[in-house]
Amino acid sequence: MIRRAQRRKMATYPFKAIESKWQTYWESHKTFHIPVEVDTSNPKFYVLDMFPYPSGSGLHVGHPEGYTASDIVARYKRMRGFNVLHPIGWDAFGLPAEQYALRTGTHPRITTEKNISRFRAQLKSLGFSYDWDREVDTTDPDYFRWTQWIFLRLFERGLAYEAEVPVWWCDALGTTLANEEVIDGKSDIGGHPCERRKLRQWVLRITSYAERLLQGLEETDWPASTKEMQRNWIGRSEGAEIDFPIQDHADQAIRVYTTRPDTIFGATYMVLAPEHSLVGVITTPEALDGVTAYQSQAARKSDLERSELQNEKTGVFTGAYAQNPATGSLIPIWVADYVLATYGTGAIMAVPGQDERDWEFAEQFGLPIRRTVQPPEDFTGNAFTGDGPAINSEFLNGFHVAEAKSCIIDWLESEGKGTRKINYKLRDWLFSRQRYWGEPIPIVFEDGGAHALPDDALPITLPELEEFRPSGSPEGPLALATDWLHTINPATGRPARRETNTMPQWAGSCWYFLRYIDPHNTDVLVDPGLEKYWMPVDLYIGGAEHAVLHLLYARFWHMVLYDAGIVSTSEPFAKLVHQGMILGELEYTAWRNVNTGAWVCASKVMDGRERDSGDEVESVRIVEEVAEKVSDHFVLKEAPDIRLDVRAFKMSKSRGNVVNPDEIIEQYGADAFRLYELFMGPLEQVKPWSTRGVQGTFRFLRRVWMLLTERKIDDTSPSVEQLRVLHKTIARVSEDIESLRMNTAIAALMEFVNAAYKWSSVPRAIAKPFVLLLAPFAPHISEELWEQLGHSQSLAYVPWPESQAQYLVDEFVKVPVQVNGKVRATIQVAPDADKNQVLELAKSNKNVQRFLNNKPPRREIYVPGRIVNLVAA
RNA sequence: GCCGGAGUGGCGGAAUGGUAGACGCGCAGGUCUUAGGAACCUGUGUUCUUGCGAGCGUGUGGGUUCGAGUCCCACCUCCGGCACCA
Repeated sequence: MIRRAQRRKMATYPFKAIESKWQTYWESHKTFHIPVEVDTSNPKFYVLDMFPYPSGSGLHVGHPEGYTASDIVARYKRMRGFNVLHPIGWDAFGLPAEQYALRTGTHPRITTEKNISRFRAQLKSLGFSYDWDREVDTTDPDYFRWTQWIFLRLFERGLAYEAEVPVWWCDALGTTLANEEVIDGKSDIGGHPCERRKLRQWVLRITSYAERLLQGLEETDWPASTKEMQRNWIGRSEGAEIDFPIQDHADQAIRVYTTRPDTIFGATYMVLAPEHSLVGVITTPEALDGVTAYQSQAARKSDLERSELQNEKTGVFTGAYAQNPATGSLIPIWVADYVLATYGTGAIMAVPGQDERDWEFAEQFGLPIRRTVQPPEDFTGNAFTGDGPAINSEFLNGFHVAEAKSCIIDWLESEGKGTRKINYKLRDWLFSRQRYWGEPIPIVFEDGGAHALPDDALPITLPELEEFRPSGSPEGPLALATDWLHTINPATGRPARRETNTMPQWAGSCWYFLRYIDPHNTDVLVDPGLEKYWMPVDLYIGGAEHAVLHLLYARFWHMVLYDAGIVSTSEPFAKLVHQGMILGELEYTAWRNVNTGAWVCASKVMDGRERDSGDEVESVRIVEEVAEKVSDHFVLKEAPDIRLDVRAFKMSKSRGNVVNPDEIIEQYGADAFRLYELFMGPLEQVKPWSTRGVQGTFRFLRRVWMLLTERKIDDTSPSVEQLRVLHKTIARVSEDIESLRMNTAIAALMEFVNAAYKWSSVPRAIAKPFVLLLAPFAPHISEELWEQLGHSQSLAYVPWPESQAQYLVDEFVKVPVQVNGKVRATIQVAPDADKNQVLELAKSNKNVQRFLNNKPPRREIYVPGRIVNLVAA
């Protein structure tokens, strides 16, 4: 059955033959290759996709959404005369290939190559106009040579250092993981349990770029939400560091960081993080047992476990006291894990009156509370964190928060008790991984010291291994490659031991966009002249899941390269757009009581149970036809009091709602698929997939095909009306592509075809520009039609049609006539008609007169060509 | 809790403060056909009306305006991110 339908599709619109023909043509003619030595007097456009990790499961329909959008822009800009750089490559290091190697003994390189071939074939089957001669692969030694080279630049600038860092260690994976790779105490990949261990690690000093990473956002055209996420991640705050002298320890003070120095008169106790170095110094003998027990208990908890139990704050008194530098009074020093060792100084002055966490702690342990900001009269809460006049604060009394802050900081500074201080939440970047399938870090150890290898020793390639099992020690699998491990330090000529850590997957993606510019250069990372021409990336399209990490790390490396004089811009990505996630098809779900078999209203289902009876319920996927909408929700037609859940879910293997692009292309062709991916809705929006929707764009292409092949193309000169339709379409499509509104651009193309179907024939002078407009969206069918219209060359570089203003205005327009804001008639006038004539015509309409009660209106409004509004007397 | 974004037909969505629902899916009727799950044409927010036309309608309640999906205020719901960062 399906085959018969397919044959019919093929017969009327032979997309398979067309698509393979043109893919072959582009490949053999290198249509989209742009030479390294390019004519730099032309304007350039660099349109970049976030390169994929070539996973074993191939592309899903979410990938091609962003890729299609960028491809449309690339093809459009080429036709606009730009030199277009539109490359692709592979972010191919990573854990899955290594884990596969563990299970099967297959070398990660084999797996990676296989996956890349699959991805490459899939991307080619979609007809993307990448310059395949610029493909990069992060696992290629010719590529990671330069990743290592950048690491050496970081090292020599003091931005890469070793530290003993408490890190997440995952026994199952045999490696450490970054904070962001551990979710709820389990590894992001695989879901294995993880624990904290202190290990020697390479760390990148991203924090010294915190301020610039923050400031640089101002000059980028990025989604506001992404900038905001980066700002929050960097987490700049302004405040003060203040020293609190410790009783009986005259030589020691507790330094705290606070953003509210104005509340210091309300600091009634202090808290040290359990890991704080002074805990052991100040704790009194009587308190020692309790404090030690508390410390070891806290060490076993993860950050999450600490914060999960927010409501039950824990802590223990050290027996020691500090002196409040403002009031001079003695206040107790506690240890509590609600204070983080890793932020600020690891110690706080606790001001329960103005801080909810401190209030909670103070209440729990009976510590004094002293308000220093007057809350408003109607304030009913506990701690008051808003603005108000200072109270109980001696010389600060009466000042509002901002004033009080600067006043107290001036005082602290003049007394030598504190200083103004800016703090960031951003931490340095843990850069070590105890894995095999990553870039080796180009460092050797001799006499316990780390030494950079010289540039000419690069690339440091991975040794061949038979075993990929983690060594079980924090050293990782490379420690097992003894021949590789023991080497000579070229600087001294003496035996040395290689670094066995490798780089995290983020490393290769921090700079790949630079290598595309000059991919085969063996002398430098990128030729400076070419870099200056092509950078920055004009349009970067990729998922919002990279809003913080990849985009922050890449910006950091780029700023370092900028400081080192290697690149010419400090920000790499001028404009950034995130494609929205594509969900599975809309699902209609009914709920049924497992025990009784009766339907259960969705509003009564709680956590898999019926709310009233507590019985277990099961979900039943039902077809759309048996559902019905009643006011704002869906119910079963046969039982209107049974509400349904209707929504689309994220595609996942376990849910079984994954759509495979290969199957869609097989059935409808790449052009129809590309068109549907963007016709669904705005690029940046989350939207559900609908295979039936693909039929719509397929039908459209078939109509195009029949319009321009079966119907007669003739050489008559086009009518003014036909020219109007064409030029309006040109204007709409051009504007929509410029602003990435691909869905409405496609709608405009559809409207053109609908209009053209009403014509008896299509003049060649109309057909040609239309095919060019269609080309960025549906390149295969467009090339074929272009050839049939009598051209022997690809249309890829044919100039984009220009819209002519004279055809953008109609001779007559229909203008609605409102009375009191409601449409009562429509009149037909010339767009530039005289205002009074239009108003007279409007008022002469019978229906209008009826609603004006046959009296002259009190007010008359005419927006030329748009609307008449008459206000009745 | 905090910070973003979004709520429009049966569904995806469109709309410089100016006729709400373009375009597509679905549905209904028709044409052609041995056939239709193909193609083409017509219709399709909802209620009343034979028709002309009229009432209602963009999450809820207010407001600004000749005119509000669009601007302002308050609230509700959903999605995404962050979450003891002092």
